[in-house]
Amino acid sequence: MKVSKKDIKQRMARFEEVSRKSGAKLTHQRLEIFREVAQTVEHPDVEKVFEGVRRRMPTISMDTVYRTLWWLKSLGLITVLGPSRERVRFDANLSNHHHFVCTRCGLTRDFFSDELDSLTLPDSVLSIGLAKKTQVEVKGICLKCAADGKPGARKNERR
Amino acid sequence: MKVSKKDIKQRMARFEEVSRKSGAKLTHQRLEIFREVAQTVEHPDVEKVFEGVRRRMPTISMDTVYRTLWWLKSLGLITVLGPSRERVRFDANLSNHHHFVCTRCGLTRDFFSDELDSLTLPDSVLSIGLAKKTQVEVKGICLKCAADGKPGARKNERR
DNA sequence: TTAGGTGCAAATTCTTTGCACCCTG
DNA sequence: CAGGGTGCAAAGAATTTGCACCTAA
Repeated sequence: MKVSKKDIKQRMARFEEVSRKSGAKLTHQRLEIFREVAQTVEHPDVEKVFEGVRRRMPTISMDTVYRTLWWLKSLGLITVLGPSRERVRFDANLSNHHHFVCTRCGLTRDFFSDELDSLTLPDSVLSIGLAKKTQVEVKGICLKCAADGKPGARKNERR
Repeated sequence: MKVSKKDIKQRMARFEEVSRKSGAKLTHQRLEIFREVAQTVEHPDVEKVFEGVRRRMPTISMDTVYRTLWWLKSLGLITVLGPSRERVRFDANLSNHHHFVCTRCGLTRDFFSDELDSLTLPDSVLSIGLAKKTQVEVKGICLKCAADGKPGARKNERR
């Protein structure tokens, strides 16, 4: 499965627009790094992006890839899978439950719902693999952060 | 919000049972490390577990905490939040979608479902925070891994 | 021209490992 | 008492940072 030519074009166009609006420079490196993520459904990690870009641009450096990916994220041009930049966390609650994650402070709380425990997945999942466990992840702002006020650099906040 | 005395007791009992059955030794360290995770709803990271245990057991070392947590996971006594031990992955698909993650090889694929896009969350979420985005995460075995055969040490497989 | 961006190398931070000693069973 | 488990220190990975040079606007 690949991203269609049309979608790639659309994503590249949005990239140019957003990135110009932000006042940043449109460098070759940034263009190629974004293209690398935009043209695949594989959800590459930093290393994969680096390898892919290096094929076209042999002098690219790892730190530029890191910097650029977080910059793309800060512009909302890409998202990050999983607890981005968070440490691994452990959970001794083995019963069915779902997670609320505060995107500001990283707080993670369980919540429960019989309804969410028994979701029906679309047939398209069958062509990917055999589902074992389904969990809902809610991202939002916890009450404490909401009370504390506006966004901004804060302990644990992810770029 | 805390874990009830009753639940903690239950978890500790299960810990003893499973861990004995596995043939491993029940050391003070293991007991205290498991207790640290079992007694909280905070989903602590390695550092937090270490700090907590160190209060009661000042000579505990970080590497024992690491080793023990992965050991607890391998026994199924605790679970790990997010893509455990995986690198951060990036995604240029900004439209609503959900994820299927293969627990064996780490493959991650998007899938789509209008129904899942508009889930109703239980009221209990209101007491945690303001939900911004809800995403379903399905864990399972991808077709390729299922065809390849049995579980076992394999590239990217998580302990 | 010039401020922001890049590459390099070094620094940090996080996690794992080798090994001698210790303690559970 | 034997063998697995622990702590220490050192190694390894992954990621970030300081700085001089480069380049898009």
